[in-house]
Amino acid sequence: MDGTILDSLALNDVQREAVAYLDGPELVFAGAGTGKTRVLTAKIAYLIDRGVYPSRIFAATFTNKAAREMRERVEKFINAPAAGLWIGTFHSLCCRILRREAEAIGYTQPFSIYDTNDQLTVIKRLMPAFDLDEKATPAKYLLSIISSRKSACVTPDEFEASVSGFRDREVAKLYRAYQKALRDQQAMDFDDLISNTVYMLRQNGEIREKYQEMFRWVLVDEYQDTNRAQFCLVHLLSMKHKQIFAVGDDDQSIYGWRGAMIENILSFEKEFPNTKTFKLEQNYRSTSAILKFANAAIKPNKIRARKELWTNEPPAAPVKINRFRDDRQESDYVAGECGKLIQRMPGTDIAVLFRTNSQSRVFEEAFRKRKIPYVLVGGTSFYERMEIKDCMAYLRLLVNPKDDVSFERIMNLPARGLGDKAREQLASAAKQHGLSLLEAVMQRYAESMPSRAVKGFIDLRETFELLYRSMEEEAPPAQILEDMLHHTGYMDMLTGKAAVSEEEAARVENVNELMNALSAWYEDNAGGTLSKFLEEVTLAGDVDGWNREDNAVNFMTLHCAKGLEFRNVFIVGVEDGIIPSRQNFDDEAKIEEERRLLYVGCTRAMEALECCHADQRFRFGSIQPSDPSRFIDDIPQELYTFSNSAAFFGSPARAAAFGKTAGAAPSYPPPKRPAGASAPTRTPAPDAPPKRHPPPAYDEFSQEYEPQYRMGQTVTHKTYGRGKITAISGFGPDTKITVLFGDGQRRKLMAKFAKLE
DNA sequence: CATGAGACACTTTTT
DNA sequence: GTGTCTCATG
Repeated sequence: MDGTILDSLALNDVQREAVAYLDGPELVFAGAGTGKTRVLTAKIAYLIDRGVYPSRIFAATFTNKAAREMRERVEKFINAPAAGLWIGTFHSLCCRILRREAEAIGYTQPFSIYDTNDQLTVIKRLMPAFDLDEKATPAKYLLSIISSRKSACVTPDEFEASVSGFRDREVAKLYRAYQKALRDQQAMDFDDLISNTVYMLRQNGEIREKYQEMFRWVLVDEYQDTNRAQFCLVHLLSMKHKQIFAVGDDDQSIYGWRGAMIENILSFEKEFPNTKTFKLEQNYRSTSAILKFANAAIKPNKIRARKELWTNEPPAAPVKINRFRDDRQESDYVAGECGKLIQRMPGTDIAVLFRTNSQSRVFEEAFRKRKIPYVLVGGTSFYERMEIKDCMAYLRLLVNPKDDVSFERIMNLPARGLGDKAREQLASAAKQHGLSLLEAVMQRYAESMPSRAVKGFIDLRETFELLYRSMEEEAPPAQILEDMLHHTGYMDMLTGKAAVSEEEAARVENVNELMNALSAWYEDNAGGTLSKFLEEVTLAGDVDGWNREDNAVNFMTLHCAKGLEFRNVFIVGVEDGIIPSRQNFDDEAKIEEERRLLYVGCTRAMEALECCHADQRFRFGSIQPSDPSRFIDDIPQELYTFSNSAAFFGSPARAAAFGKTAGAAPSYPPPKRPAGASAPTRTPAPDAPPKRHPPPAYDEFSQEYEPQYRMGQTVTHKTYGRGKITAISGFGPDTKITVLFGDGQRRKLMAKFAKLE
């Protein structure tokens, strides 16, 4: 009986042992590609099969995507819906607990969740009162201190007690004021979701008892990325049954900058007595050439548990390191290679990984030029667009009238004649009566003021009265949003302009899309509330909306790529100052994290891996010289082949500088280091497929939508006249071009509508 | 008070 | 090159 489900899970020996172990705390070191997710999901399935109620299992991940995938896989294993299973991100699970117990910690039911922007708004408002000047101490910097304290579960009092300098004490006071402001506004930021749960469990014995009893099993994914607060949480929750199961890989800890403590995984055995530890070291993902390269890349790190991945796979193609003259040539090369690759495999199997989002730009241009489809994962997401945030602010305010941040955002949107002065007057009236800004408006405290703004405040109040009525009648959320857009005149504001620019057209489209998303969500989530929708949207990461598109190459940051795999991977910009980032030069621990980041990138590759670097690149608005990453120095040369394109396509002057002519590239590593004789290989790829016709679907596409624009081109628009193209973004039907017209106006246009000549 | 132009600073990664 | 903030103008 016992063995049946274990047999059906297709596990190797170590995996199987790890899944079947049930006698207390358990830590599984699971290297990249060793079946970490499989073990975690198998464990859950096994527990359920053994009779543990799904509702008594608490399984925390770091992304919604991982949680969703895991749930699906569990359900497949047990062949039934895992109803009641507590699986989700730390943030969403804590949110769920806090929503249930809100009163216990003095929050009324629907609290708002503040994202980073909201946090900054709050801090900027508070700063003047503490004599903090944005120029001397940027709000961003203050927020980072506060956030790091919060993610370590250090209260304002504890923080103040621990610092000595005058400025630090001011920061501590600001931290306290910030927490009070959030509370007044019935809001929590991301850090609060975790830390407030911890504080609540610590302080309230009854609630603690309840959840400790309830969660017989606590499982944690990516344990190496947990911060102090998350550690405290799972420690508390598992204290009663002592059945905690953590999987992770210290070599993939890449979130130290937001509080993750690699020590958590390295000291797990100390924190949880009688821990049984397993190590998964057989890699099923990559060829042995890739794995050896990755192992060598991570080896110099000192802070790590000892392990070495191995594989039964043959070496296959060697890893390549490519040197280029500049970022243009780098992107051109990658685009060309991807062009060849997508003729024999779907674009989804290919990824271009970079350290910073800003690196994507050149690649977008290169791919567009060659008409190779791509998807950019991450970047500015739909919900970060201005018009969407405006709509969301209205909705948030309807759910939580104390949400002053949202109020300030929409107070004068569309223009109601309410400016800074009106806001200040309102704020003091609200303060006097102990009300939030919206509450003060609704109770007409703003209407007796001797001010021109009164009209605006009346308008605002009437708008919200109407919306509240819709709420009471339990109109579907999409309807409420539509009412809002109509009553406030927000939609008119978007469409009403005399000359509707294409940018504004896109905004209208986005707002409509939000409405669709809202009603679709409402259909999928019977009985869902507006507040729940807002929560899901706020807690969704940018990978979450990503669907692999059949024929598009994936662009993403190295951070985004964690947990994913691709047959072909290009890591670009492997240069000092990028990987490792210049900002981390001074700190060895941070350098190690950068090295892990490179390691994460390398271990995404299944069949082929290429790392690229360029001698110079366009950064910071100018061309800057760049050296290959120091991490490359650590990798023995026999583990890769080197190709130097800088010398082949470089200027004659540059070629002369290396004392070489085309065909005989300089030795590698390049001049700054002692020459190690290597035999550079050109990138010919004898195994490359014969060139076939270009991807057909895309050609049609481009003919229809993309009449070949290039930077600097002079174009003529029906109404705006002649102008020069200054920027191109997007792709295919989404192509947008920015044109500087004769009247000095810069306009962003959708290429498919613009009809330019 | 709204609007626009221009200065300004900032680019590391994100739940 | 880009988004944000400030200041002058209507």
